Amino acid sequence: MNIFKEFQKSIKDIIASLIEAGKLPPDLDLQNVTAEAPRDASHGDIATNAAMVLVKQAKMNPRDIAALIVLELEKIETVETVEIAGPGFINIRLKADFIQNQIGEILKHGIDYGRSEIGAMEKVNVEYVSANPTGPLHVGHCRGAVFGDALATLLDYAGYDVTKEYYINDAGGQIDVLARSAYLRYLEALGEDIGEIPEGLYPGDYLVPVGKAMAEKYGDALKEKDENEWIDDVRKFAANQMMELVRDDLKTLGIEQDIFFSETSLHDNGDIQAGLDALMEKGLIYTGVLEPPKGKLPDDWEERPQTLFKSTLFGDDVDRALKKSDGAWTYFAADVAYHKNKMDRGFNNQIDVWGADHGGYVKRVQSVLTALSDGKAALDVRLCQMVKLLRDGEPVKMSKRSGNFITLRDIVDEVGKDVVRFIMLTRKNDASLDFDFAKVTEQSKDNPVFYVQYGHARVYSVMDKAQIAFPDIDISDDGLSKADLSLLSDESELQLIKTMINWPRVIESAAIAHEPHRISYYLYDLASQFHALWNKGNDRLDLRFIIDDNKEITLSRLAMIKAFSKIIASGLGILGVEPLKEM
RNA sequence: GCGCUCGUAGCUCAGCUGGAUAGAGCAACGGACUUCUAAUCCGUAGGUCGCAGGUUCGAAUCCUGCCGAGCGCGCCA
Repeated sequence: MNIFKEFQKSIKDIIASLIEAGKLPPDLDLQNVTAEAPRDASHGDIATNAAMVLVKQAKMNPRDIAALIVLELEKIETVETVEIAGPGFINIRLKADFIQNQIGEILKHGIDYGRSEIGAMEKVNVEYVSANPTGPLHVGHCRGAVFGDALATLLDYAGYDVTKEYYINDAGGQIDVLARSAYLRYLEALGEDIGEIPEGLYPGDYLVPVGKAMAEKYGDALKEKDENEWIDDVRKFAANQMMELVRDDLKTLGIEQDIFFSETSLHDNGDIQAGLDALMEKGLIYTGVLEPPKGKLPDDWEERPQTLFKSTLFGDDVDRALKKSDGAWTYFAADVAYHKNKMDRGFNNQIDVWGADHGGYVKRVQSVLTALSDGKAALDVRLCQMVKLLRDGEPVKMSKRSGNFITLRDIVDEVGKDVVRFIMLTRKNDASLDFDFAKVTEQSKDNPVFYVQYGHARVYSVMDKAQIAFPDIDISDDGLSKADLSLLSDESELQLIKTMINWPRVIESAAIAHEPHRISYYLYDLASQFHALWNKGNDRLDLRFIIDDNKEITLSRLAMIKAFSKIIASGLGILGVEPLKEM
């Protein structure tokens, strides 16, 4: 239950009834009326800007409008006090018992407490990773993988019907390179001395087993043949092997996508031509010559007529080519078909997660979707910035030439899935991120992963101790929800509960903004409040969770921290991090 | 030259899509704690939100122009 949303609705209802009663003028636009938790706790629990938003429309003084609304708000059962403050804010303070009783709500719903229905089961497609199947995943893919996966889970939690998808670029020239590289390893597996891997081919060791597998499958059947005789088979074979590798890599991060969509299939079944036709029908295709790019001119520039899409009509800088000058399809043409395909599958809501170096590509793909759907379908592209790998503050050196770059698996093996996932989500996607192997595994307050997980584990350790102090108590969710919650009266306890009540709102805003990092920040904040409360118990014995001679108050506090653990667990669940019961 | 992303405390970053006196964590400074509920705690200081205009009751947030950083810029993928 999102109490802010409920109050927002109540406030709008109140305004509507005031209009009906003739106290406010008709036809007011209530769009911008909000109800949110004020930054400053002294401003109460919920604040609304209603009066200020209406000033201009109603042509009234904000405090007069506020006074009318306050009179009605005061009638609400759960409201303790209402006051007008500052330039016209209305600050609402809730009754303590209402806040305390939310603990019961949380325990009742458990890790589903924050679930929302704002998504209204609308279909959303989240496409992420989509790395070329030419080798194992490396650091660069890692962030997008975690981001996309967490975003998908978040949207699911917020009530969307989510499909997680991977686009396999198995059609381009890089697959030919892969095939040739694999063929070399095949010869090697047959006992030939292949020497140094030539420039321009993939040198990585990961192709050795592919060569062996080919040798097993084909024997020496491909050995004496010309490239054009084996390349189709080898391409397919090697790409499949690489996708297996990719899937395994993703599994180490706990990622399993629903659909793996092959670019080749678009070529094979005519979807690309269909995409072109669809754009043509809208009159958006023409044959023309593009202006040379400003600034540095490519050496081999010459004018060539191409099949172009009028993406400039949708805000792109230049029109984009769908066919190369030799008539072959561009990569973009496949992307037109792919996004059209997603649209045809009912996804008017599409999200692509890309590396920041693809930023220049965003507008043209969005243009396609806007054009084909007449604006009904939208594509949000989330660009993930670089991850800088560090070890004790020093950049980790990577040599790409040897093919021995740092892989996703290397990182997961060293620090573990949970750490990778959490840390990757401690920054906005469009800010670059430092990943320091030394810091992320540190067991201290400075390390957010540890701090949040420790909060969760701490609850379980308290539960164990409580069971020893009071062997007859029922510490199940159900049992604890029967505790006398009115005993949770200390200001810092109420503050913790208020932060917990914010959870549903955090979910919704993070989901709408497509920003899973907000979850990490919230969890850190919540955990630090919990730890602070715990620490208070050092000085003030009466604030400890377990009070040996007071079973009632112990039960109420156990209920509170159990509820806390539920929210941590559900938040970590969205991030894909294990909520540990002991550390 | 153009486009995209960004610019917030000494450092690393949040800032709930326009709200109130801009917040955390490191680092700095000042205290507390010596085994208690292991993996510290409390407090202080630190800011022209890159700069200059504009819109608004109200701007870190929106619009314009500069400055600076990263990425990209006809057929690669």
